[in-house]
Amino acid sequence: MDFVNLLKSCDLKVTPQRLTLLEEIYKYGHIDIDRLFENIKKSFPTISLATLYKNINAMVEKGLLKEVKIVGMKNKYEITKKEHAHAICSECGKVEDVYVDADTMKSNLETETQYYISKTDMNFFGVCPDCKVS
Amino acid sequence: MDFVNLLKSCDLKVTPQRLTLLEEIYKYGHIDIDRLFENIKKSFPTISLATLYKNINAMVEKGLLKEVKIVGMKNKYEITKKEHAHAICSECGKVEDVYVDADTMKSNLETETQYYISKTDMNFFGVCPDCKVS
DNA sequence: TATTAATGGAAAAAAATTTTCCTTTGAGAA
DNA sequence: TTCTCAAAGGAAAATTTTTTTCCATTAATA
Repeated sequence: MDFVNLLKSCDLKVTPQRLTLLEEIYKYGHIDIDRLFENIKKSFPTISLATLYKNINAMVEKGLLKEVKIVGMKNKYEITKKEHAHAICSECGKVEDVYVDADTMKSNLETETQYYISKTDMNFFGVCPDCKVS
Repeated sequence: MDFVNLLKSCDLKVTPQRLTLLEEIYKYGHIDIDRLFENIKKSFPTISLATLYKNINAMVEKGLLKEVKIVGMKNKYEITKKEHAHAICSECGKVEDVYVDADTMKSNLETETQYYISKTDMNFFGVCPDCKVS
């Protein structure tokens, strides 16, 4: 992943802290502020939570990151990619990207409600294959 | 709506504050803590935010209320009812309940991912009929 | 390499939520 | 109906979360 150019394309300066932040988010897929802070401190012991918040907010504003809100969890962040849904395991807490076809549902809804729908946000809660067996 | 028995069935004492809280949530459909606080203060000028939080948390725990998380908004609360999705107007901020058929999507997902899906959470963002015209 | 605007970091401030502690009240028992 | 007591309300304080401020540092470019 070319985070350097990702930042540049968003008019955000490329700093080591920001690169590490993006690498961590990328590595975890979805991560919350606290874990992000713990992990980045390994590389930058003096980084402050304020810096994290400032960076995350800037990146969310630029559309580089997305806030993922899941009932029962602290907000997580992910790198913006193709629209997708989330599968969340109620047992182990895992959050995974899943790709579903929402087009039919979307157009049905548009017909029924007269809304114009531009974006969806879908979470599926359940039990993942790993937790099902054990 | 019989909020008295709703509270009783959840082993929560029936108090005037709680009844007003439920009436307000019911009236608005979806409401956040701040507006709830403002509105309840009209009937109970001395009520404190702490009481609201305590009650809401208790009711969420009992399953009587549900937390509604929407990107870009403060958490809202709704009275638990049949599973449904939300249509959110990006122009006026309105949040509406909509009923979609998620069964096909759910079972496709189960087949593909081997998850067992028990619950879905779907938000559709767009422009409502009122905002489309103006 | 020099210049400048943006960033990082420490601390403080603000906002959001929870806890504590004591008084009051609702609900069942007598 | 009155009594009893656990639960709820309210004020204040404490915690937690997030944002702002201010200044030193650094990235980008000229």
